[in-house]
Amino acid sequence: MTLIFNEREKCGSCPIRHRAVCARCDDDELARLEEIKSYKTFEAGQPIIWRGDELVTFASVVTGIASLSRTMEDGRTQVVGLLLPSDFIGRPGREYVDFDVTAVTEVTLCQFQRKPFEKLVEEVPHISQRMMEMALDELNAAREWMVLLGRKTAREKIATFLEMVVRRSTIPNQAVAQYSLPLTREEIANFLGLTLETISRQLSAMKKDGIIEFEGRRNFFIKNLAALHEASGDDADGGIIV
Amino acid sequence: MTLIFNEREKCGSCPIRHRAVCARCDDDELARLEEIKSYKTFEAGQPIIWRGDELVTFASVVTGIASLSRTMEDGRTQVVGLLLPSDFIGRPGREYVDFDVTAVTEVTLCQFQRKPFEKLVEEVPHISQRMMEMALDELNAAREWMVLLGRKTAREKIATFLEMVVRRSTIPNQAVAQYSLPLTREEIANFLGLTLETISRQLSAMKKDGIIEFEGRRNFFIKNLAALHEASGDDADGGIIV
DNA sequence: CGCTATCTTGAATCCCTTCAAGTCGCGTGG
DNA sequence: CCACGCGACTTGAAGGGATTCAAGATAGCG
Repeated sequence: MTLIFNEREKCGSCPIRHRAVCARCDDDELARLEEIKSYKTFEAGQPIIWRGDELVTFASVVTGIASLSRTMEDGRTQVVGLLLPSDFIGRPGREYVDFDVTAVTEVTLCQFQRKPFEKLVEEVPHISQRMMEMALDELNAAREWMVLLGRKTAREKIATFLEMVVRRSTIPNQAVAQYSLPLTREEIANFLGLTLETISRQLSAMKKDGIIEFEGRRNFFIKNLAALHEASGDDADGGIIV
Repeated sequence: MTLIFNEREKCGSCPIRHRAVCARCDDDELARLEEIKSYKTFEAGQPIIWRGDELVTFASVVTGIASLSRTMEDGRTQVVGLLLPSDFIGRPGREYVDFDVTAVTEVTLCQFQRKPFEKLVEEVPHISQRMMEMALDELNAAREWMVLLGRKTAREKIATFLEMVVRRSTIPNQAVAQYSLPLTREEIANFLGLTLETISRQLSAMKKDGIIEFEGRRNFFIKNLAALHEASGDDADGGIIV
């Protein structure tokens, strides 16, 4: 189910048209973006940009999932964010890339060359406004995640992660909702600041407790949503918004 | 050494004039800010805004240090950021406050009423540009901190924190540089995702290892900067930028 | 159908926390 | 100016949650 994007695909029919950096643009502004954009696809597992690379392109994720991470010299890795469709890659004003970006699934990007894009950011308030809004949303999400990393137990971390998967899932409310883990156990571990064995053990424990049920390694059902939320450590209506 | 700020203190002589949200403003734009600003001082320990509060004012920290934190229902708290002079408080576009803001030392704020400030953000690109820049800087800092919280050991966390204190210290390079911890052991613990006992033990260990030396409870010297950096787990030139 | 990466489970270990008992430094008041 | 008192800090010992190391199971691919 690889989607094909032509170089001059019209923005009007773009799946992320109303959530990406271009969300507030009018037709004229879209036309200017169309002039400088190009699509590029990465296979699952492929690096997209690496820390220290010179920052030559910005991009929006159109389809697929990418991870933003940092690896220490001795190999310890922390995932600091997941990039979903409509999320932005790159930081205007920086010369170099700060974190590694890796394709988790197959990923299609809508890329912009740096210079012309920065020019647009300066000239088109609808773009800079939307970028600021997105940056502030991500800042909030990062801070919520800091609470998880610094203070939550393994079980709370995993429950929070599962809730996030459920909340972000685009699947509409069905009679029996089935969800799919977007990451391997190891990737989840690197996102939650744990080891893959701990992820596996805690998922088994939650299965034994009747909170979730697995069908294969990736697909799962929520058997007890209240218990899942209870286990997340978040209060009634808070939680990760991302 | 309490500084007195008059209600109509001129921005031109403001200590954070060139780093705060107003950094890029010209004289006309400053004049518009001066119309809607007012100073307010909080004593050490006092809450400034609370999670869930209606967001009625934005502010820049002029002097002092404030903390941004979240406390879970059972009392576990995580500090997600320190607010130093020139840092901004509040999030345009939100109705409610997301994190607790507390005065760590005596704090002076330059406050703006919400509506008129949001209007200025829309109309003055110099403000929105600077705000985006600051938001992106903070996002980067938050992500670096996520690596610390998720993957570093207690010793690495504390070494990184001490390096941050040194880096942010406004003290010019002196023959023998003395620094001061801006936080209590408990506050440091809540910032690093540890307990206050662990902070105390690790500081003692680093003292025994000849890396640092204390004079009283807050003041310290770096005896071996290379060893401190070595202990931080960061590679040569990376680290927290904040 | 078989192979391999991914995952599960077990056992031992360890780092950090928890609980507890002091000690120290600093500001206040005598 | 010094003594006092309390909050902040230090240190110790025990406990526990997560990691590490290791062996096997399973799913999903070719």
